[in-house]
Amino acid sequence: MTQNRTHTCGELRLEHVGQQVKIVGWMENLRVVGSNLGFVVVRDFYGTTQVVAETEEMVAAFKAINKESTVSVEGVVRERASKNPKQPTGDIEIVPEKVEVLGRCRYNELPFEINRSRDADETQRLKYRYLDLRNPAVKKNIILRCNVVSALRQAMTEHGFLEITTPILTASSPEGARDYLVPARKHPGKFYALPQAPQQFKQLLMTSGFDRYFQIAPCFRDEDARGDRSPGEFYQLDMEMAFASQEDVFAVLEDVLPPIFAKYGTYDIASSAPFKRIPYKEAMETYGSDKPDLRIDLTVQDVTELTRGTEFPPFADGNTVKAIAVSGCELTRKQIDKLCADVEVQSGAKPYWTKVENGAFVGGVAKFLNDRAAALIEKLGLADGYLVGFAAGKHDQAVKTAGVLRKMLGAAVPGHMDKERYEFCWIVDFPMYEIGEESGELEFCHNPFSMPSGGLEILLKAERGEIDPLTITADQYDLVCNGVELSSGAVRNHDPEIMVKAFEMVRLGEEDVKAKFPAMYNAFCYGAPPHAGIAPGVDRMVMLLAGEDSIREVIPFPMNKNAQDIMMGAPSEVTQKQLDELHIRVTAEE
RNA sequence: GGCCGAGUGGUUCAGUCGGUUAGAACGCCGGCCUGUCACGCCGGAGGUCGAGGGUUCAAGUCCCUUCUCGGUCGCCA
Repeated sequence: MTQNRTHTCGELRLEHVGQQVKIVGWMENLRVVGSNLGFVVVRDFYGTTQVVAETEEMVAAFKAINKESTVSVEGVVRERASKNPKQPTGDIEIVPEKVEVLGRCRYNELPFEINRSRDADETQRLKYRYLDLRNPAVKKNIILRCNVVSALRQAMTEHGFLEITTPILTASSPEGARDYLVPARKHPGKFYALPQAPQQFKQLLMTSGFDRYFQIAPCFRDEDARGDRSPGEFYQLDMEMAFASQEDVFAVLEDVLPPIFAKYGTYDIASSAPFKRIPYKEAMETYGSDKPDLRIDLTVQDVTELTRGTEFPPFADGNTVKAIAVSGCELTRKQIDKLCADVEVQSGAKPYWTKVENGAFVGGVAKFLNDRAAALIEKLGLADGYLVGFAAGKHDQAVKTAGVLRKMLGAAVPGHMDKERYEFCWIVDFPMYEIGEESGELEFCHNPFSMPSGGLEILLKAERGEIDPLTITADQYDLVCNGVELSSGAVRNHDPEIMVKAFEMVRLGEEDVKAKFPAMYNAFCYGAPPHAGIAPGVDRMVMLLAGEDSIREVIPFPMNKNAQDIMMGAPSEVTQKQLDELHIRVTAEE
């Protein structure tokens, strides 16, 4: 077959007029305007080109081809009699001499129309993802992803990082998310696990003397999906630096990310270095979230003292009450109720509100508050036209509700959110320990790899009872952009002595450290460099850059919410022979 | 696992208080059309209303059960 093209469907212009050309692509559309006039749109990766059929035979020939068949068209480029300024190739068309079907589309009806696939049912889209991806509007996110990954690689390499791949088949790790397990044929009853992250490997690389490591790393976690969290697998820009501090890690990402966000993002403004640093505790109190959207200018204030003694049960003693003051609010009663209902869905608790008119509260919970209007107005800096949102309940719930309320109000009330930008911040000083909800005892708050701020000394102080272990923070940090948690990272605990001590705080010991992280613990006993790292989520970054709300829009072949690949039929049953070889017996009931 | 929403021709949706033959747009098929570009005009085919049960003279519509999908919470060191 002679399908070598001379040009792509996106490149022909007036300058090519008169040339003999050959294009190949998918027959996107046929517009028949008369018995011997018709217009064919041929689409390839690069664009579309119009082919004009001017004879009865040619019109009939195209009518016989189902749309979305692949074709080759040979002919001469001509200036159009009526140009289309909306299309890059709208000045020209091809007068075909030879048309060949390269791959016949056997169906004259498709599961959805290619150019409107984004409106189709998502299950249909995922089942026919190869058709969905023909839609340029869908394809563009995958191209964006490719460009972003390429730019990240280049930037990391320029910063002296080596890309090193780490094993996909590894050992199950005792902490964190559920592992995906792979049965080991040669070792009956034993399993590999797919890595939740290359965490231990990258720390071992540091111990081996690689100074700066990175990897676009596939990570596997068997946890439930979310709009911004793909089930099963995802990618991280995983990085680690030896002899490095928190500031060294910050400096690299503050240098690498903003130019890429500004260049490839929906918005062309990104925070410049240094990003704002917000202690965890302050973030929770001021924004009601450890991933605040800094594009919103609203803040949360504590009004527990001022609302004490009201008749309103949610403001009762023992509860915390948070308030958010929003100027210039013209939302209707109905809109406010809708917003409050949305907040309740996301936060699990109902928010309350009132408005300020003529120096007094009107509407919502106004009647419970007007006996202390003056104090609240002063504290919150209120004036006429303000809406005040309240979140009340046990401290953590009130904080969380306030955080969701802040986000919703910022988006809903004009003038409080400068949307067209990427606003980064670091959340720092995470607590090292917390009281476990189930155990009621001290537990690691995040991960046990992090270095406690103050090192061995602070742990010894806590052990001697001189300080509350709950006040110990870790050299751990999150990178947040526009309310999306992009990444967690930390200065690692590279000292076996401090590691054991950190574990002793939660009633574990050296044996536990050895048992849980044998390679890392042993390696650190041979002289490890202080090191720090981070791992921003690639899928989430691309999602932010593409301006998408669903992570599935930036993944070439996404799974559905239930971790199924509808197109491939995964997961699937396997043959008894396979199971026998793996020494596996399935006990699941039908 | 909890809560919320959705499921109606190939696709996206409408369907009132339960009441006649379940509508529309796009797509598909046929016809007309010599400059279309979301082409236009005329005609046509295409539906177990997710499944099962119930209430009723009568169910797409009301009730119960169940399945599927999405959102959200739990979960995600």
